[in-house]
Amino acid sequence: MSMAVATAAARRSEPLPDETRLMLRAAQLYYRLNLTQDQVGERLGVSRFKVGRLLDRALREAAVRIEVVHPAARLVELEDALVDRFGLAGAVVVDVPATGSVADDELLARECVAEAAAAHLASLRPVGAIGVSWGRTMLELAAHLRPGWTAATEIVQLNGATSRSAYPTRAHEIVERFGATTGAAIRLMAAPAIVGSHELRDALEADPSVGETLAAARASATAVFSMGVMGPDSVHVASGYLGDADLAALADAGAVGDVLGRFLSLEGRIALPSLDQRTIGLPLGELRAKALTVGLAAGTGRGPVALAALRAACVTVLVADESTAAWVLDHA
Amino acid sequence: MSMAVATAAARRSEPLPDETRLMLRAAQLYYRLNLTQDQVGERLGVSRFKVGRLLDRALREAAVRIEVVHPAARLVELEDALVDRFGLAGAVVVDVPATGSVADDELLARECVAEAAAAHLASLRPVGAIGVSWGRTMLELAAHLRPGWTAATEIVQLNGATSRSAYPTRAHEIVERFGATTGAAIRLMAAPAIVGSHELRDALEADPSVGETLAAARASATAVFSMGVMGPDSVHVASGYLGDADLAALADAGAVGDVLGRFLSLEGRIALPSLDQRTIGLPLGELRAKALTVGLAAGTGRGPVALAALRAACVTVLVADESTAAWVLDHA
DNA sequence: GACTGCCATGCTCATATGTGCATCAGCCTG
DNA sequence: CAGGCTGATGCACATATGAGCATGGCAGTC
Repeated sequence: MSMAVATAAARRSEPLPDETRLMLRAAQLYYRLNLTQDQVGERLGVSRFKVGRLLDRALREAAVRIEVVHPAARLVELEDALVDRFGLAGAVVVDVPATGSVADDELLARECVAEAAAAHLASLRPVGAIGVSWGRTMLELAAHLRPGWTAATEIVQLNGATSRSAYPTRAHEIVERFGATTGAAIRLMAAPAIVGSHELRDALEADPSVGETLAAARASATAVFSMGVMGPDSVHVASGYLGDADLAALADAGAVGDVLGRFLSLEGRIALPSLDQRTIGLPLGELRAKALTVGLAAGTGRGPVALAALRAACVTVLVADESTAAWVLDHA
Repeated sequence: MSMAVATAAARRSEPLPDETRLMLRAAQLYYRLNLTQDQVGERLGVSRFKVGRLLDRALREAAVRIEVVHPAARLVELEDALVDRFGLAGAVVVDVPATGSVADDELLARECVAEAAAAHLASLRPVGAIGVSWGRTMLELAAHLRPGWTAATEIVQLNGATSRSAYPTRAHEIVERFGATTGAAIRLMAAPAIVGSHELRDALEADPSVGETLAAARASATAVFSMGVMGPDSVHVASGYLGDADLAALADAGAVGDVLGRFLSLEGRIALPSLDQRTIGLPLGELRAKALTVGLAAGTGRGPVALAALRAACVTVLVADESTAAWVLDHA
């Protein structure tokens, strides 16, 4: 019953605004009783347009969840093979139906993996402090967390993320939702992911504004993160952390992708130490030391990073789609 | 990981028909990638009408679940009070937002309670044999069960239900969904809920067709059931088990509602022993003996039955809406 | 082989919903 | 206080969806 206590406590502290109450009532009336937006508007005394917008917001804020229950979702053979091969504490491999379009496959894989990860995390019930990273897959995961899925004390952002480009990292949204669903306090890392020099990195990490979060990140027993690919559609490129020169250097060094902004070679080693020293956040070695580390790999081309992360021994539970899992097992 | 094994095993035995695969792909494309039904049809090579029907089926079969996450859903104070007052193992009290219409309130209460019950059951993870009853609330509960929510060996119907009227009890649907989501075998009770005579009841219960299920019902450590009100909209009246004479006699005897077809007085005693002896299924005493009994009470007017059931000591975990819980605590 | 009832399909048309745009209130700024 | 900015509202219209009905294949029956 601790779950109920936690969510209730979290709630009591801020007694939810009228607008949100309205949104939830609208959602109930529309989705549960399937009234039309018109009818809902009549009941609540607002225009149908407003109802539409309320429902929109409910969907975006994940107050309404639409979920496809896929009876054949998990591929136990691959899960077992991964656990055996890499000595994992667990693995979740989901079957992602093909959509016919590459971009959509990517999206769908992210959704399916995120959903499975949310469910698996809930079954693991990590307590205490939980460290999280950011990125598209993490955002999706956050959206799939259910209120009260576990009772944590603190959610800590594991690596820097303040974007320098128009493309936002939305790291705070992710951390906030983890916090809101668990009743935990949150701790953001107010720093870029990658800076220009080793010295600046050290100075920032030494400053309390970043350093305290970093210390909390070190202290957390659990970490949840996604794996990024390298290349023009990488989140780090889109967010402006990596320029062409960095990308070229990484490619030369054999980097295949990143974990918490740390770019790895296929063998699971830091690909470019000079870049690593300009990266703000929990270092790979600290990640390896944690009791529970859940890594998500979703979408085409994630095979190599997943393998690298496994070889780097910084993942104890892998959540991946079928093609990624298959690639890893084929190339291990 | 036993959950994955169970669902996978359940799947492997019947490799899901093409039509169902199609339905799931359509649901993915429509709900997850929000394509229009037209676009989905184009991708899958079927007409938009067919897509509409596939989605319809997906919704009805609960392959797509639309859920309103209500951040203020649980009322912990009431839960604690119920646990203390009646010595329960647990209680779940959900806040049901008012809709403005009495009939809709009823519907919504059923939905909210069923959803909360499904979530709570999953967190309890009952194993072995699970006995279940039937009724509108149970049907709703069954629809909210997620594949792999627990790993049971057997799902047993606890009381008779073959309908004699046009209004179907849908007991088999309920039991089947419990079975399908847990990978368990199912055992139906092929008998009416209430028959005309004590002797016929005994004869039916002695017959292997009913007796074996009844023995399994006795043997199960867990029971899940809903509480019914007495009156013209009772499921037993709608299904044709109770006529006007029976209703009048029950009213005279002070019956307030039923648990597994056993009508109780407000004090928690069998209201009308002569009727009880014509009722097929697990008797109240056997229910009391179980380790875990989860009782659902949803909707207006359920207060009295809920109190009766609590006094009868046949509930260890109560799941109810706020008004029911409040009524019970006011009148205890 | 003709008949018949059944079910899946696709159609038309009414309805429900989303989008872009004009409007307007509130609020900061000079 | 004028001006202008921002965010919320409602509208007209284009589009998407659902309901009822006609069609046509198909299996079972005589």
